[in-house]
Amino acid sequence: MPVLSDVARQADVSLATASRALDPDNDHPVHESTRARVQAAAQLLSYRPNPMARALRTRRVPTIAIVVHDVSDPYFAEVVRGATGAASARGFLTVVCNSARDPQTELRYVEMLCLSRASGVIFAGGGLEEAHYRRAMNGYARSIAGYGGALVALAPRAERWPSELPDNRSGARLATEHLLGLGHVNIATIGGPTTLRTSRERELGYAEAMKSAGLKPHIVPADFTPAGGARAMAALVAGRSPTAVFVASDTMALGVLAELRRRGIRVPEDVSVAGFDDIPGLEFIHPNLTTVRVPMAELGAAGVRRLLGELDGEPHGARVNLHPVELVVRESTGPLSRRLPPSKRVDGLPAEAPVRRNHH
Amino acid sequence: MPVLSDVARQADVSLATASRALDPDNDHPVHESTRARVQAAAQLLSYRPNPMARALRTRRVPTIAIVVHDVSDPYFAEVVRGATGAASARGFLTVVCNSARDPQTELRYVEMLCLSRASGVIFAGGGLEEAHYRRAMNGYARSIAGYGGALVALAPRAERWPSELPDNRSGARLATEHLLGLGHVNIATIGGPTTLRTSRERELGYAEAMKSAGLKPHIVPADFTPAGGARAMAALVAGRSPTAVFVASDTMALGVLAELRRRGIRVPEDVSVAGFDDIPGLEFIHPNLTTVRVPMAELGAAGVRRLLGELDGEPHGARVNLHPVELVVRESTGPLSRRLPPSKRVDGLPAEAPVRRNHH
DNA sequence: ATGAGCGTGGAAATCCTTTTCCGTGCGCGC
DNA sequence: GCGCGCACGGAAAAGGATTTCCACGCTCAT
Repeated sequence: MPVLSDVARQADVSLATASRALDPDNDHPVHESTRARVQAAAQLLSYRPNPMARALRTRRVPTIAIVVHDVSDPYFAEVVRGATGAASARGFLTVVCNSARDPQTELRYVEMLCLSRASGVIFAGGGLEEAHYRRAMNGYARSIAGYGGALVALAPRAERWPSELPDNRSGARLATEHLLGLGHVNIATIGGPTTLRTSRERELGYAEAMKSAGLKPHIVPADFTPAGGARAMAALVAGRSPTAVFVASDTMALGVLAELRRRGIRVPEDVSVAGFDDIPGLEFIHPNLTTVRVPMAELGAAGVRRLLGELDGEPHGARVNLHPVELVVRESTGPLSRRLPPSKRVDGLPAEAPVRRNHH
Repeated sequence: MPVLSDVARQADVSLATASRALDPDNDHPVHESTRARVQAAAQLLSYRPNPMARALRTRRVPTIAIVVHDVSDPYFAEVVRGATGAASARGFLTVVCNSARDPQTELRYVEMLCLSRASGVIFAGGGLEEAHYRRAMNGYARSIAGYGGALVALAPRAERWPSELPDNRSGARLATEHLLGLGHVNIATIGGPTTLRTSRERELGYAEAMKSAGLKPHIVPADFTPAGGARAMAALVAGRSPTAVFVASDTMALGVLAELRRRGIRVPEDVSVAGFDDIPGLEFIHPNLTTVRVPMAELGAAGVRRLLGELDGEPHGARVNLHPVELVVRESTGPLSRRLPPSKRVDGLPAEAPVRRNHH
């Protein structure tokens, strides 16, 4: 593989000149004819600069990292897809770090990233709430800023970092209002882990909508997994069974739907279910889930654009960009129907004609 | 941040000695007391070697790449999860490259990896069949081997690389035999893209089982996406509708199930469906899919272990390790039942009692 | 007693690019 | 005509670890 000195020799210039001629945003003047000669030489030898040598000098490697809670979660998978696409289009490689929601693991990753001088780190998931974690993370953040790297958050965090966030609160309000509009009054929400700000924002949107309608919110926390969603739904059914549920993530909604089917409770005839995120593949499950579309891939792409912007001198600091979300109504939500409570319902009995009590 | 020379000064030795004392597999002798002194100094200063400087010298960076067709596909997401876990446990970062099944994109990624001297590349998906792609890829492979990197394949390819593969053929045979055992004779398969060797292996297993039972195979190709599966199923129903379908991937099976439901064809009463892979979340869809479990995460982990093995002197060359797969029977397959053909069936009519014609 | 051999550790080269610092030659103003 | 500044290009340092070569001192064999 040719190195810069080969190019310099071929073009009959010094290393310095060769380097300058090849670097478009070097401000040192180089005569046009010389530049052309060098470029021709580079072309001829099909020279490609060695990223490691360059990294050693510029103090950072052209890779950006994205840390997620779980790559297997379709939400994060989509974000990663968006981010890798945008990064590779700009000549950056993307390393993905799977924290498995464990503070230790996440910290270990960030340390490795710090050490290897990644250009930036994108946090796709929310921050964990733990004193040690918070302190250590702040240290790494300073250290990354120290060598000219940048950080971006794609989910709300305590740390004031540049952020590209989905409009969780509006989305939750939208979904809840949709349920209210269908005549439901007994609406519960299955939220995410209480330690995550994302959960809190979505709960807040739900609570706002309920309050506006003069209704009492009913929040049951879960953990953003299908199994967690199923458990929460089971608890809900065991108690004062709601006629509609706003589930704070589609991943959980999958479990909710499965649990309801297991119990012979029909969706949407007996209970309406609305999700959040619009993960891919929803059109292939039954019933097609009504949900709030979050532009996941776009969020990932926006994250790398923002990161690259911060990197070369457009530092907008802690500014947060809110990405709009959108309600997409499918089959899992329907008008409130007067019916027997599920526990007393005779299996297979068709639901009575729905009664419309539109609140809008 | 402390550098090696700080440690050397602290321990009062030269750089060379410091480096040697800190590197456990350096064969140059260092007196035990000196080594202890250096290690103490490193500890004291909490010294961490700079990966970039090290990479410049050793000609490769401690990151391994994994190229997948689509991170959002649960199959690949799982493989990535397994690989990142194993890699980070050994101090390696993992970059993921999303080829989107495009030869150009994949080639561009591999070139970047080559240039940045990644320690190794794991190909999670099969190779594309295209003259230019094949030729270019071979060039990169040689170049990677040239600087001491390694390659590993996690899906069958034309290139003879070290491989960790799922036992596709046995799996397909298992699934088909399960269907035969339930009394089905009119069994079709929905395969993957014909250009992928994975598809061909799974088709082969299916065809073998059919042949052993004296039956004629019926193969319809699709593209490993839910939409593709749905289209293929639609075509199947339009033709000589089978009573059982072996779908060569769970991702496609999702689409198949959706299409059958759309048409009011019940699973498994009217048609049995078996998938392949056992992607996570199957227990939350209805009906729970009978499938062949591929140890996806383990495959990813085995890939990095193999890669690391090849890297430091356990080169087993092109040896292929086959990972066993396992049939997991759930709800989507059932015994053949005499029934009206779906098109003439009256909706809601319960199926007749199943007739057992076990072939085993 | 001397040279071979071994255990130990240091100096310096190497990996390759970027960037600082300096020098040359030319044009222009006074 | 002299000096000043500017445009251009080169030499060399820097970045931080690894590794090659060499040297030193000691033991053991001849």
